[in-house]
Amino acid sequence: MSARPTIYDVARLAGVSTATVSRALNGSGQIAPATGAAIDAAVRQLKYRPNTVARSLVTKSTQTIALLLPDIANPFYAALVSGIQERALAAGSAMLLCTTEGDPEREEQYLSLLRAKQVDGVLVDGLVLPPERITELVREGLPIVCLDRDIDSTSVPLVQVDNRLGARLATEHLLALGHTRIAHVAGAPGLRISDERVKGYRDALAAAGVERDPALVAVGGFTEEGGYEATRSLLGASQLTAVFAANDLSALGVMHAIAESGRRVPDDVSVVGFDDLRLAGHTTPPLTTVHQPAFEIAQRATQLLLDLAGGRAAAQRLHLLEPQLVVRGSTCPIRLTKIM
Amino acid sequence: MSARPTIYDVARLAGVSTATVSRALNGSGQIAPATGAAIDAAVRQLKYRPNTVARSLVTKSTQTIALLLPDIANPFYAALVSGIQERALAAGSAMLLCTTEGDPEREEQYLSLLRAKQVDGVLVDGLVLPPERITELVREGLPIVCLDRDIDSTSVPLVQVDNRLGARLATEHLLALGHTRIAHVAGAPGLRISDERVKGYRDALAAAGVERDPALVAVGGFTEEGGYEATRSLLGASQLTAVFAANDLSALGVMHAIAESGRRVPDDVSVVGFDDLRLAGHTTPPLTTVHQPAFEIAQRATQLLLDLAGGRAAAQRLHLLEPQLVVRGSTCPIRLTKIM
DNA sequence: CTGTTAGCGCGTTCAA
DNA sequence: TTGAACGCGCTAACAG
Repeated sequence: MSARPTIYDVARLAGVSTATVSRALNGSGQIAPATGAAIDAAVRQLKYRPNTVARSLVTKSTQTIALLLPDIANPFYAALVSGIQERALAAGSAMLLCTTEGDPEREEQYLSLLRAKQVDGVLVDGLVLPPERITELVREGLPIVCLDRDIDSTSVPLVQVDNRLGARLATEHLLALGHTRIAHVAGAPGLRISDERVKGYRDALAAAGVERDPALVAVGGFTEEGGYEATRSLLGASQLTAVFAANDLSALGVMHAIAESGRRVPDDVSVVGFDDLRLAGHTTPPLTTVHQPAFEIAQRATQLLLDLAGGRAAAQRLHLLEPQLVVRGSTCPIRLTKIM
Repeated sequence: MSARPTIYDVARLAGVSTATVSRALNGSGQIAPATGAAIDAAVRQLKYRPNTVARSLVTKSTQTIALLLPDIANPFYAALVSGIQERALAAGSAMLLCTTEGDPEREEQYLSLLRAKQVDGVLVDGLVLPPERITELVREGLPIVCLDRDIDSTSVPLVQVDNRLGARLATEHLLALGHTRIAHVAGAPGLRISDERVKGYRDALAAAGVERDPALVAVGGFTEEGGYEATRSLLGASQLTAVFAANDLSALGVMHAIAESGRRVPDDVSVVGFDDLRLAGHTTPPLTTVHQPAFEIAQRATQLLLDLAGGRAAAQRLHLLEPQLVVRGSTCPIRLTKIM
């Protein structure tokens, strides 16, 4: 077994000291062209790659960040990854993925592991740990940036879409189509992004002078199953002609429940989602929804984290990005709708 | 700024040497109960956490593995993560996620980064780099395990579902329902898992004595879009009453195309998918599909990798897990089908 | 059962 | 422009 070459091997082959090799490799200090070439040749001949572990031990930077979230099988969370990787890779960093299943113990376990691993920072989404705990970690010097679902901590930068505006756009779209019996399948009460979307929904109704009916709101928990159940109860109790679901996943459940009840989307009931997951364009019918700029959110958050890790403080704490309505086939004018 | 405590601080506070602290922390060697308690107290008081970077430098193990694949937004890939994390975390390891977008340069870039980072091993799925390149890396001492989509390298253990059997189960299900005009929306020609599924489809037809019709097979590329396009061409050219799609994603496209043509699923056309993604249970109608034990595949592959990294060679190269048919609402007997 | 002594592979002074 | 020496924080012999 040939052990991997070290900087010492390169130095000896090039006839210089390890300090010179180190400087040449990192571009620090001036190197004579001739020695530079010799080092280059030695590196190539030996196929030398610096050991980043040893480097980290002295530089105090591991060139590694972490993404901590409940579940990567949730398509929205997954959509964040490519933006993160793009930015991280550009900075020479890799990303540790830590999924917690929403279990606070797993969160603690990972956070502890991440600290031991000396990660440069961590991106968090959908944390369940109390905000004070996070603040504590920040005080201890761990750079943290929150994206998408926020937490109640002013010590952590936050990057997310303008949820309230997005919900308003969705609802206004339905109103513009002539709907007034518009139901909302909400996320999870108490969750900030969920409450913001409810507010946006109400904003739009109020602005249009449409009376708000509590019987038109049910909780879907952001899941297919929840959206399905919520809609079943809604269909029985109210005369709805449209549904605004808090996210695309629950919109799937909504559409399923509607179809099962013998109604058709959008002929009998229009449906709008939120997120604009990739699959939203491939449901039957394709889903009208509110686009979240997931890639940009992820990029921005990653850049913020990298800056923080580099000692550059964030200029502002809150970064709100713009949502955008995407009209597809799951909504249509009320005139075409049969009132049931 | 209080620097994080080191093993030296703990040793001094506990009145022992760093070697003793190290032994106590790692459970190596015998420690007197009294000293153990003193060390424990010191650790707690200082909130000491070993620096794994320094540890790695000497142990040659980073307690880190990597998952290298094209795109985590693909739900099937995402489904692999939890099984990996479960096993890795149990072994005290974290997982680096490396997404390549199917770009060979990105694959090389990541592989190089991973080597520099001294990861203990890497799990690969959907690689596009030539098998020889992988074999080379293995020879250089990098533990690699392949899961799901395989590569042509006998030097790499492989864990996947029995694709041929799965496809056969799907097709047999349709045959049992009385269908004979069964189309297949294939994956990507040349891709092993895709070809295996085509074989399974043919196996079933042959066993049932149903003549094979080339006009009933089209390429869907494993995507929603591809499944949609393939089905549109299929609907024009053949008298099909059922479609077996190579995966659930393309099955979404299949269902969309069918609905768009004015036909109904399953009344006019039955549809079967492959993978059993979470969303398969929430389409309209819910999708009959072939379940892949993704969690087990991931677990098995991770265990194999960890073993390999620990110097324990894999007993066998190929690990085929059993698929299982899951019948939902997208298939029904031909007697209920209107021949069009 | 415990302490002393060496490194692991690198970046970084400080002189030269 | 270069080299010698040191240390990052830890584990691993080897004595005792």
